[in-house]
Amino acid sequence: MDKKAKIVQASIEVFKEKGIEKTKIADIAQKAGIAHGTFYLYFPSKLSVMPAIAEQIVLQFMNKIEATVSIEDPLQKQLNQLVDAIFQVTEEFRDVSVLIYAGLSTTAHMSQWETIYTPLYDLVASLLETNKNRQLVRETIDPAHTAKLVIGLIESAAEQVYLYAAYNVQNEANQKAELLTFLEHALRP
Amino acid sequence: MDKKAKIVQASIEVFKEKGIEKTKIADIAQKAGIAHGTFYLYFPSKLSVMPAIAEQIVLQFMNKIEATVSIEDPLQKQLNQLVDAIFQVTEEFRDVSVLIYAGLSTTAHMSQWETIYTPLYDLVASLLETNKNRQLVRETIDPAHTAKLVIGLIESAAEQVYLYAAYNVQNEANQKAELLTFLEHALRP
Amino acid sequence: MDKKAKIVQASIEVFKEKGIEKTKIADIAQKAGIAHGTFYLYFPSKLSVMPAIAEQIVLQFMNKIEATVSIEDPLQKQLNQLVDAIFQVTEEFRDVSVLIYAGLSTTAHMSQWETIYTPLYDLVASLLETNKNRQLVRETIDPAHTAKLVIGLIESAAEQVYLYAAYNVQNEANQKAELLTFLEHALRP
Amino acid sequence: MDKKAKIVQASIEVFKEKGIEKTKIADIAQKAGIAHGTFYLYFPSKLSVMPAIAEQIVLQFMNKIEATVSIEDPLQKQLNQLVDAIFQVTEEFRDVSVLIYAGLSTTAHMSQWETIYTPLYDLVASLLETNKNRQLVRETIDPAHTAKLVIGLIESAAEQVYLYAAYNVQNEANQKAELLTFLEHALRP
DNA sequence: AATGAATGAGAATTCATTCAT
DNA sequence: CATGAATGAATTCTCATTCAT
Repeated sequence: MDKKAKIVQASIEVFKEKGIEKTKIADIAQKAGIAHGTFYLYFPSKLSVMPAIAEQIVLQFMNKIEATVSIEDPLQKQLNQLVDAIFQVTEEFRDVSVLIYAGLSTTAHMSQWETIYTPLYDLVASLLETNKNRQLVRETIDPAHTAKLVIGLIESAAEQVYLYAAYNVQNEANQKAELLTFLEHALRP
Repeated sequence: MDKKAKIVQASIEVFKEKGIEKTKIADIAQKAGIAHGTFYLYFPSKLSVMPAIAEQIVLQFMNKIEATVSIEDPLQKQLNQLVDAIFQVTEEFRDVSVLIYAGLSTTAHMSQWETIYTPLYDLVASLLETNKNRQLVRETIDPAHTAKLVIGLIESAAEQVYLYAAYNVQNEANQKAELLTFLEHALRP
Repeated sequence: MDKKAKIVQASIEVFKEKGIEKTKIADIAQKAGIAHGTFYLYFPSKLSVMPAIAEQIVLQFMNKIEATVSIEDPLQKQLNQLVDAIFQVTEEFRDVSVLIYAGLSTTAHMSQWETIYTPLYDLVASLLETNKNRQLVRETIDPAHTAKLVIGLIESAAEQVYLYAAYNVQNEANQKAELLTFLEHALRP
Repeated sequence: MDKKAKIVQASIEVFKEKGIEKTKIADIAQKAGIAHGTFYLYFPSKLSVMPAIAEQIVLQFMNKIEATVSIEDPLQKQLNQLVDAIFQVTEEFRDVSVLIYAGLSTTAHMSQWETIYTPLYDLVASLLETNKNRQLVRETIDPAHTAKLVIGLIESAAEQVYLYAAYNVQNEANQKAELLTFLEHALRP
């Protein structure tokens, strides 16, 4: 792992532990096993690491989706797998994912958000497109826009389960079931 | 307006202007027309104002929804008004709303999120319930869970339009239209 | 107990608990059961309470000495009782007595020290005087100066035992025994 | 001189000038010719410099004693020189020495006191031991305990002269004379 | 490229003190 | 006399950033 990757990894860990506000460059450097000054050779500031972290998370989303969602399956199963993928990654990165919003929002990095999410949007849009061609989803959808709605919907549902409320197995199951029905009705022809 | 409310109001304004990171307690105090020290009589830190701000925003959501959404209207119109309400408030608070995530996430305030949103969830759940009784939405929905999904969906769509991408009128219109269709299909019987 | 006495008492307790540096006027006021502002009706500052506290301690010394030292006893017994008296009070006020030095020294109250100790010096000087007249102590002593030496010697010995070292029963006994022999040799004819 | 020593030296000077209470970290840093922040690389707080200062003073005591007290001299002369040494150093550090009590007492540094004084106690104990072997002091003394008594006695006498009362040449001479006679009687065979 | 001691601007926070009630 | 909310001057302390090695 090169130093840049080490820094990104260390940042994720320290942000998880302490939160962004309380994290010092020194903490990141120490966790990464480098000197303070070295940090600046790779990133100009604490928050500038955020986009790299966000990319990591989006990459995780994509890997998981590509690994589990099969275009050959019936719509319901695909949606099930898509939801599972996003729920799993959100759970894994529960501590950082919200920080990402913070990190990107408190600076001028806001615009990078769209760029970072684009590959994920594209991936889901293409899934929708294919399903649309196979007439598994209604003809009236616009894959690009609907992809964003679908991802936003699933992410927010996952965040409600894993971040904003005390975790509860039953609640997770109910929320997921309701979400799936909701999605199916929204998309099916 | 008592001093606590004044501080909350001033915080919203200053956060909008400068962002959280750049905001000094001194700025808030000045805007609120009080001395630095007085701030600490009401809040222990900058971030501890966040939950109060979040409550304000949720209150705005509720006021707007109650003012515009009429249970007497057909579903499509109700959804249209609900979406408009949430889009409008999100736009108005575009600069603070994401910062709220930051503020609530960096501290131990996470759990307050659910509490703060509860009245809004309840309001929308009750709307769904009534429509369900009138058979305007499908019988299979669970109003409580679906309310969360609906709010999460609309909020995330609004954030995508107003926060994460360069604002674009056409895009806003398309996203809204697609969102409405999506919602109608998801909810209708 | 009037309010002034209450404040002095409260100050002693708070200084014991927190030390001078960390004690706020607010702490003293709270412990005394009065409002912040009321403190200022009786004392102009935190440190100005010090002389009153010092007077308290000196009063304790005098009471104990007067209660236990009998001029009728042989010198050895008198010294024994004098040492015990000073050791006891020093132990009781172990936490404040050093703070007194601090409190009196950090301000312009230094000169009050002599005044506060004068009655104690006088008391011991008069003891020495009487013993000198009875030829129990050597004729060459000057009661006034020797009183100061005696008190300084016993106090410093007591402080070494109770304040500056980990307390140890055996050590206390040895130090006292050595001190008594030392004093006897220094004073006897 | 390394930076730590520079800070200790600067602290002594500034404390002498202004007293502890009125001394700002900034003052010490400036006198030491370093930046504010650098201070914190060496000491966590203003008071934590105290033990290092106390060590300095004890070192001065020892240097002065070793330079002036000759074991070859008769007891009276040795005591004279010992008293002079301690009086001189106490006078020189009159403004800091009492502050040291304050500094060490307000914190958890109390126990360090014994450690810091140990070399001085040992030095005087060894002087007593030698004199005892030469039968210049009475056989019944315990050098270790008596060393503490002797130092405590001389120090307190010096403090009475230089710190707690208005300085007065005649008084100083009388006190010293009385002290010497007192010591001789206490120690001689 | 890497280091980490030194810097010092800048902010948070405290708390003695006031004064209208 | 007593109160305690409000004040804001004053200081501590932090930590991003630099730069000589």
